Amino acid sequence: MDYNTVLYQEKSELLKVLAHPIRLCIVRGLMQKESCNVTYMEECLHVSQSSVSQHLSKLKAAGIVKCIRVGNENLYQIADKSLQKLISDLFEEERKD
Amino acid sequence: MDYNTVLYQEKSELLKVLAHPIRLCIVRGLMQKESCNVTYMEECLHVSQSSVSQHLSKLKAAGIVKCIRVGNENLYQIADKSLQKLISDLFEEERKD
DNA sequence: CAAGTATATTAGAACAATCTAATATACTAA
DNA sequence: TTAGTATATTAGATTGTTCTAATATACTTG
Repeated sequence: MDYNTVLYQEKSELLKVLAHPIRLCIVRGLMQKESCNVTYMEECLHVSQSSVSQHLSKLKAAGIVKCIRVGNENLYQIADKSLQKLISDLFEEERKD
Repeated sequence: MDYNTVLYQEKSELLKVLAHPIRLCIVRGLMQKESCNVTYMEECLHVSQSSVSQHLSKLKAAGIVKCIRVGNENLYQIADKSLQKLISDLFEEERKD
């Protein structure tokens, strides 16, 4: 049990960003839906505009999602596909391999 | 992006417990070491007795670890082996399959 | 340009998490 | 039974997180 502080801080930082029901739902949703704007998320999640936006900015800062502007709206997408496995393990979506 | 509140709360609760550098190290350590007492963890982690003990009690409450008393000491072990995959994904320990 | 729509940012109150220091409990062994 | 070792629990200060309300920015369209 060797304690490489930096490594564990980094990894736990990532988990901390995922460890919120709204953010987790956004991430999982984007993994299925590919791309989504903020207003749509607001409606699905029944959460205020400000709140969704703040959660998205945490996810973006962590490099989990990215955002492209299209006309008037911001489309969010998964930036780091390597999380896909972690998320499906979490939800026990066992793929038979 | 369907928001099943209870499901996401439950899953994010689990992530929250893992989302601390010390707890993450304990869990990963126990996955490799099988069994460990508190004093040993204290020494590896360079963290106070009270602090380790409090982290362990969170892990236990979440059902992630369990504890067996042997003589004078408490041996901790992983209770939920299904987390193994999640943890190795997190640390990018890719097993070729 | 003015009004409307989409989103981000900020401030601050409310609440939750973490650490330290002190104390309590349980077992062991002289 | 007393001292020592191993661990848990509690209280409280400190810090971090999350929400709401208000405001700001950017684009679009009449």
